[in-house]
Formats: sequence, C-alpha cells, structure tokens
Amino acid sequence: MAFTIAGLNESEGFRVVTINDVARVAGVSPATVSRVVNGKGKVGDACRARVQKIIQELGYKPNVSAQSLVNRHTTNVGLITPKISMEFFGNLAAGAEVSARDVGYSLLICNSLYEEESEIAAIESLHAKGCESIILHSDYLTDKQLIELSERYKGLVIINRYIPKIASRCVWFDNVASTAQIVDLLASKGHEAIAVATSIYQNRDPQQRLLGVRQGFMMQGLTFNDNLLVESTANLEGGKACAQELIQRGEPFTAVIAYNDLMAVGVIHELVKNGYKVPEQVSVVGFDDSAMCRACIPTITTIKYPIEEMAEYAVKLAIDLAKDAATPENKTHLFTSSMIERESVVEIPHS
Amino acid sequence: MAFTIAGLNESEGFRVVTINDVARVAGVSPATVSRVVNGKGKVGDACRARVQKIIQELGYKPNVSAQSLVNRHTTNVGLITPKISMEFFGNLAAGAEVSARDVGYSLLICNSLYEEESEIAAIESLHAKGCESIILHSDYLTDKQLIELSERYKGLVIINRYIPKIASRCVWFDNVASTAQIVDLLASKGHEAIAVATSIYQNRDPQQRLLGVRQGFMMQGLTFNDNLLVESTANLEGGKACAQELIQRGEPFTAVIAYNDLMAVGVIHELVKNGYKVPEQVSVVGFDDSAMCRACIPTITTIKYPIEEMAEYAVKLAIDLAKDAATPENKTHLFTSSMIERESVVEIPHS
DNA sequence: AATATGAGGGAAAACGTTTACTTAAATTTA
DNA sequence: TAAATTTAAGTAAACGTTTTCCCTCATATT
Repeated sequence: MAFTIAGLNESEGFRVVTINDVARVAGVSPATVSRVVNGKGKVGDACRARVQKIIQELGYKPNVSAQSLVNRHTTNVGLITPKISMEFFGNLAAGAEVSARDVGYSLLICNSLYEEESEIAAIESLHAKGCESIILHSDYLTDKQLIELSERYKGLVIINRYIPKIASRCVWFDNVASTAQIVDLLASKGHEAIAVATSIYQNRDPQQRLLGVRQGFMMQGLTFNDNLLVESTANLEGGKACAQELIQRGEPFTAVIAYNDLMAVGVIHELVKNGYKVPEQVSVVGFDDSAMCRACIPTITTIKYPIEEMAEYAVKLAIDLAKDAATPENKTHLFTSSMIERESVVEIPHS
Repeated sequence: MAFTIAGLNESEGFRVVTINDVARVAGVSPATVSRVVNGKGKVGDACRARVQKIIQELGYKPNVSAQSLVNRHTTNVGLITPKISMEFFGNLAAGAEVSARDVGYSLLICNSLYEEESEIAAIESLHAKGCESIILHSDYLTDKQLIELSERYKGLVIINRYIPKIASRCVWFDNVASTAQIVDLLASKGHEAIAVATSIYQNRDPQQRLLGVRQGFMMQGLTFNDNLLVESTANLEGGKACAQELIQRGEPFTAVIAYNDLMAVGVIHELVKNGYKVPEQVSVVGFDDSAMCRACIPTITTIKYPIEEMAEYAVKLAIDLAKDAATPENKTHLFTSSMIERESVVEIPHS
C-alpha cells in the first residue's frame, strides 16, 4: 500500500480516479470533496477552490453506480416504444433524448415490438435497472392495466394516450381538434364531397380522428357521406386499398382525408395509377408530417404531430413524478396541432 | 429493528427486497443467495431450490447499481449517432437495441448532433456512467482522434467507417462495390450516359461511392463523362439543385445515380417539374433503401444499406471488446449490399 | 471575560452486491 | 480407521459514494 502521501498510487496499472484520490491529494476528507462536487453543505472558499483544482487536474468523475446505490435512484429515463426505427418513434426518442440530457439524465431505449407482454417486461426490466422514470407508448395494454402499473411505478408517464383516471401522467394529443381542422381547410377550399381513409383498427386514435371529421362537418354545416368512408391497414398498402375501394364505389369525391401520411401516399399512388389527377381532381391530406410528405409528387398537405415536443415534455414530467415532486392531480398535458400546407390540397375547380 | 425472524420487516413503508431479505427468509447467507442467482460456486441442491423459491415469492431482483459498483462494469451499451430521428439512425438504433437486449444489456442513446465536441463529450459521459461498450457513428472526428480514443476506451466500436489502424473495431460497409453494382445494373439496361449526383462534402462515403462508379464504368468498358458529375448537399434540395445543374449543362443523359435516396427524390422532382418523364426518359437510382423510396412516384430503385444488421453486429463486438474477449487484431468487419429494384430504372428505349 | 452561536470539516455508517477466505462436514483414499 | 480431499456454506471486506453526527475553532453577544 505504498502511497506517496501527496500523490497518487501509480504502482498498479490504469486505475480510475475516485473521490478518495481527490481527497488524499487535496488533503481533505472524502466528505468535503463530495460537498464541493454537489454544492451542498458548507465549504470554505479556499478549500473549495483547491479541491476543484485537484478535481480538474486528476480528471475526477463521480462513479455513477456508487451514486445510484447510495441515492437510491439512477439518472436514466426509460423509453418504451413499439419500434424505434419508425420515423414517428425516432422523433419521439430524439425529443426525449434532448430533454433528458438537458437535466443530466440518459435515455434508455426499449422496443416493445407491439407485444403486450413485452411492454410489461420492458417496464419491469427498466425498473430492475434502477430506472424509475419511464415513458411508455402503449398500444396493447388496457386502461386498467395501465392504471395498475402507474400505481406501482410512480415515475411512469403514458405518451400519446389519455386515461382520465391517471390524467396527470398522460401526455397526449388532440386528435379530434386536429382532424376538424383538416375539414375546415378543405371546406374553405370548396370541398364537400370528402372521403376518409381510416385505419381498420378502430381503437383510440382512429376513432378520435374520425370523430374529429364528423365534428368538423357539423361545424361547417355539412353532412358527412358515410359512403365515402373506407378503412384498411394504416400503411402504404392500406392507402392503396382504400383508394381502390373508393373508386369502386363510384361515389364522386374531390378530397381524401387519410389516417396518416403513409396512407395518404398509398391513396395518391392508387389514384394516379387509375388516371386521377392529384391534386387537380382530388385533394389529399395526410397526418403526422413525416419525411415522406415532401418526397411524394405532389408534396402532401398534412397535420404536424408535435411528438418531439411532447416527448421532451414527457421526460421532464416523468422525472418530476419519480421524485415525488408534487404535480397537481387534476392537471393533464394536452398538445395541439398545426396544419402544414403543401401541394396536395387545392381549391376545388368551379364546375 | 423489529424483524420477525423468518419474515420481512413490514413496519416501514414499501421497501424493495434485497439479497439480505432473501437470505434471512431462506435462512442462508447473502453469499449463498448470490451464488444461486449467478449460478457460480457450489450450492447444494436442496438449498438452491429453497432459495429459488424464496426469490420467486419475494420477487427479488438484484440491484443493478450495486452489481455495477462491485463488478466494475454496467450492462449498458452506448450508442452515439448524429440524430436518432433520422430514419437511417433509427434503423441503426433498432438493430443495436435488439442485439443488446439479446444479451441482457440495455441501450443508452446519445445524440451528437453533428458536432465534434459532442461526440467526445458523449463518449466521456457514457464512460462516466460506467458504460464501457460504445458504438460511435463519427462524422467529425479525425482518424487520429478516433485511434487515440480507442486506446483509451477499449469497448469502443466505430460504425460506418474504416480506419486501417483499428480495423478490428470498425464495422463498415462496402460503398465502392455497392455503387459499382449500380453501374452494372444500369449498363445491363443499356444506359451509358449516366449522370452522378454526389454530395458536396467529399469525405469518406461520397468519395468511396464516386470511386465505385468509376470502377463500375471501367469494369464495363465504359468511360465516365465528367460533365455529368454534379454535386450539392445530400438532401432533397440538393437533389433538386443537381438536376437543375444537369439540365442547364445541356449534356444528354439517360440515368442518374444519386448519393442517397433523398437526393434521388429531389432529382426526380426537379426532372418531372422540367418536363422529363421518369423513368421513361431518365432512370434514377438512390442509395439506402429508406421508406421514401416507396413513397415516390415512381418508386425508387436503390441499394439496401444493411445498417440494422451492422448495428446488431457492432453491439456484440463492443461488448466482447469491453470484456477483453480476445478478438483477432487483423480481422475487420465488412458488410455488403444488395440492389432493390423498383420502378425508377428501366431499359433504355431503342432510339 | 465568559458564554453562545455558527461555520467548516472530519469520522463512520450505509447503500446492496460479489468474492476471497475460512471452516465444518461429508466423502474418499490409504 | 486415520488421514486427505472435496463439498457446502458462512464471514467479512470491498466497490465509491453520500450524509448524519460530531468536534473544533472563530466570531458575536452579553
């Protein structure tokens, strides 16, 4: 144990420098170094300066595992989404990362791959790793399950879903108002024969968005023609199928509201393939504002889904919740949309 | 300190169960529980069974911070990419996550946002967090810097870049062979007047891909017309600019090889806008196989970049490296491509 | 001048594991 | 049967922090 009294033990190979090394070199106790590092407790000015200098020189970085152990919490936020490679969830993760880093936290990623068990497994695994702040994008768990989970995991935040009983830990998006907004836009351009291509899975978002359409019609004093409602899978192929179905029905239409951008692209492809001119004959609106919107010809008018901002917010909320920071029980966290106007929507031609 | 000798202390509020609780209830020492949990060391069959039962009943999960502290390593892999919200990096992350979870690790995400300092800062921050396996997608650091870093961080793996001196920790992609493959395809369809829209930043990938084009021409016995080489930023706008420039030059061409899918989309948009028919008059090839390729009209023929598989591989490598698992110094990790043929490339019309 | 106050900083316990040592019992060997 | 070996399981130190006490001065108050 040959320490040079004022220096570091160099006899052994590379060793990471600890708080004790700093303390020894600075001639103080580890407690004091800790106080300097964390800015808590009283430390004399001279002493503080000296310790800080040594910390610099030695390049001391606190060991996070030790800190977590004694503090009984980590500085990680967990994110559970179906598949991070999808643009939407990529944006979500990006927002979360920014926000986490902002407060000195790191982002732990889990893919749930659209499976109920893996959503729960992911939560448990994150929790076992000492990660008590968790953002969950749940597609398969029931409200009841989520309510139970949120009793057990106090740092749990649900993103993109609204559950009244746990409103204060839901960060969600106003689908109804957003699609109503789309109807407004189309109506303002003279469209009345508006078709809707929705998702075949009529849960939450699709339902809400459909509701928004109906509300929009009502507000505009129009009536929605249910013959112009088609549904399929919420992807490119589904969009194509919807357009096919629409064409087959023979009911005239001058605009299509798609459930999301992918479906909008599918709709456009199929319409063009069948000789329709987009947007000259048919206007099309998407939802999400994904990169695709600008790749399509015409570029697609859509709703911006502020998922990145929502994720940033959700992270802060999750961290607060985990800390027991008092958050008002009766407050919820609702985000709203804005329209991005591009080429796929035009004034209806005067016929 | 009122313990019921065989049970758990229930006087205080919710307390997470520790190895000591298990030991106490099972009537063994913590060491034995540890041995059971980790499957190391000798434990009698009866004893093992009993301990396992108690672990089940109590729902004991080892505290990861404590483990990390004593084992001097975490079970996290760090991923540093410019921006996780970009599709390419999203795919990278998805692959990494799968692979990490597969071996019981978690994925820690850091965005470097295309800044040199933040790449280094990210490495340091990950390391400080006890994360010794790191996947780095570096855009701004020099080879020299990376070599130095890899001396300091033994679990560091460089993805998407090849540095001979540290070949064994580079997981990369054969850009040269890939673009040569594109030339082959086009040539097989009768194209000779082939234009290239490359990135204005002529570092690494763009250089390699250009080299591949030249090689491809050589192999086909063709000569590349340098008047058909245009460059701009590697995004949609850049693609448009390239097409504009190409049109302006007045040199005839029947095909365009774009640096990536985004540029391909831009090229197509601008060509169409100027009255060219794609693919009837001009074939266009992209690179990456991003989602956009299927959104564009026509759908885009491209090269599949196997980034997901590469990331999976990289994670395993990084973990091995961090463990000092002997990896052959003179082995490198090269991935190759495959063509995805869609609508944007057609046989040249017999004129 | 005697006492109270408060600031600065040290000692040591605690966080929950793992593991090198040790010991006791059981088994094998001579 | 005695000695040697193996097996099973316990003891306690260590990992690197934070934090609660505590003590010692210096200063302020009477």
